[in-house]
Parts: sequence; C-alpha cells; structure tokens
Amino acid sequence: MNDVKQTIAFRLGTLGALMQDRFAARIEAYDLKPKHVGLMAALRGGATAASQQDLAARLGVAPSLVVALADHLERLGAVERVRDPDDRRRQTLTLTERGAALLHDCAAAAAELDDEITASLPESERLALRDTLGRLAAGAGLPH
Amino acid sequence: MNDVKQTIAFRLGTLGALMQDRFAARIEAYDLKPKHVGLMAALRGGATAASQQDLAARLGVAPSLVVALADHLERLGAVERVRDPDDRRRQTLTLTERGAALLHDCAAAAAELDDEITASLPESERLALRDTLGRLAAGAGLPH
DNA sequence: GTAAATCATTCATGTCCTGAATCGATAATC
DNA sequence: GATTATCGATTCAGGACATGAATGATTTAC
Repeated sequence: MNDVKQTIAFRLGTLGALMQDRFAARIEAYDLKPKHVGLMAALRGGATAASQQDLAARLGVAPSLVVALADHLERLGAVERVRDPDDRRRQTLTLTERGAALLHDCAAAAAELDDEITASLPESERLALRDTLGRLAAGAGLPH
Repeated sequence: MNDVKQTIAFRLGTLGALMQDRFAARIEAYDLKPKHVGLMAALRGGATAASQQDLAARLGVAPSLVVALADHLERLGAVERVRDPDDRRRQTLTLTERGAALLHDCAAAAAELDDEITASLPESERLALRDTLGRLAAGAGLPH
C-alpha cells in the first residue's frame, strides 16, 4: 500500500465525516445532532433502563456530555429522567413516545441518505457493505 | 429500516470517527493530525502544483485552515511554499523529500490500522469493502 | 488608470468535548 | 452505628478545531 487515500482507514475517516455532516443537516430541523440520535438509539437498544454512566461508556463519550445531551433531549420531551429507587444516585433515562417518534424520523432520514449515497451501487454490493460495516462495528465494540 | 444503527450512514459515521481517532493516535508521534496527512496526500495526488485555494476546495475545508495546516507542515519541513511567478498572489505548495517520507510512514500506519480493524474479515470481503468505499468516495466527489 | 475581483493571511468567534471540582447518595470499615 | 471512602450526576472552566469576516497584496476588467 503506497497511497494513504486507498486505505480502508482513510476512506472510512473521510466518508464518515461526510456522512456525519450530511446526516446532521437532515436532522437539523428536529433540533437534533447526530450524538442525540446515538443516545436515543442506545436507549432503545438496551432494554434495561440505562444509567447515564452506562450510556457514556456505550457511546464512548465523557459522562458530562451525556448530561448535556440528556438535558437537551429532555427539553424536547424525547427522554425522561427517573431516579432509580434502588440507588438514588442513578438517573435512568427512558425514551418517551415523542422520543420514539423522533428516532423513527431520524431513521428514515438516515435511510434516505443511504439511498442517496449508494445510488450508483448495485443492490448486492449495497447489502454487502451494510453487512460488512455492521461486522466491523461489532468487532470494534461499537453499539450495533 | 426501523433502526438507525443499522443504516450505512450511521455505521459510516461512527466507524469513521473511530478510525480518525485511531489513526490520529498512530501518527501523533510524527506531530501530525489526519488533516495534515490529507493535505500531503492531496499534494502528491495532484501532479500540478496546487494553490492553497485549490487544496481547500479539494479537501472541503476553509482556505484559512489550509494556511494553518501548511504553516505546520512547513515548520516540519514537509512542504515548501513558493510564490507562483505567473500570479504572485498564489502560493504553490509542494511536497519535499521529507514530506514524502512522512507520507509514506503515515500510509504504513493506515495500512496497519486496516489490518487491525479488518482482522476478522475474510480477504475477499476486505477487498470488496475497500473497493466499495473507493467508489463511494469517488461518487461523493471526495479525493480518491 | 481606476475599480473590482482574487489569493493568502490574520483574527475573533462559535462549537464541541473533556477533565477537575462539587454535591448528594451509598458502601465499607472500624 | 458513626466515620470515611467511593460512586453517580452535575456544573464549570478550558482546550482543540474549524469557520467567516476583515486586511493586504496582486491581478484583471473596464
């Protein structure tokens, strides 16, 4: 390999940044950023009501950032904070109806983006890509 | 599609961020950031000596950022700034020997990262991924 | 030859994220 | 059982990164 631009790492990096930007533009109208969506998705994924600390670990961000994200989502009525009665230090976050609806819209936006970016790809290649990326995410310990 | 986390866009976003971070960690010893490498790669790619304005457009960043990146690379002796004699407003950036060597090392680091992240993938899938990502980058008008 | 446009540069600003300090709640130790 | 240490959430100040507007030098258009 004598060209950085041809490595998977480099391509993932640049394409990833591009996707983040484009996705951010699409969800801007909902007053959401990609990280907010990531948090909501993590909430739905984990059936067990999650503490903010857990969420921070799952998303790979500082706990203080989860506070800010949750504040915003709470203001939007997308999540609810409830003190865990068993351990009143913990705040358990749960997705509200409104949050689920928002998440659904964001998923639709992401799917549209998928169609747009992969328009020139044959369906088989598109599916293979999705699958491979999923496997990489799983291998890297990312939420999947 | 009812789960954001299963979209290509979302997976590219999170994996892309991860790759950026990991790549950044690997090239830190060279006193370089991913954007510096991107700039050097763009320099080698375009055979024609590029103005900073061109570079900014190619990389999709503000011209003022190219100034900062070039400043740093110049300090490292990786690039040279030469006033274009035909149009003395332009600074043409060229990669030095030292820059080429640095770029080579960064490419090696990226290749190692590729091996690491795709270790669990069969070779065929790995190649397919690289190819598909390349096609996506090309389609999105990114440097490739 | 004067005015408008262009390129590089500087600078102030905004955004995003982290790490340290704080506060309330729980666990551990004696 | 009281004191001490630890833990989770929160606030806050600060750092890193990127942008856009203002400036200065040069070129182009009229």
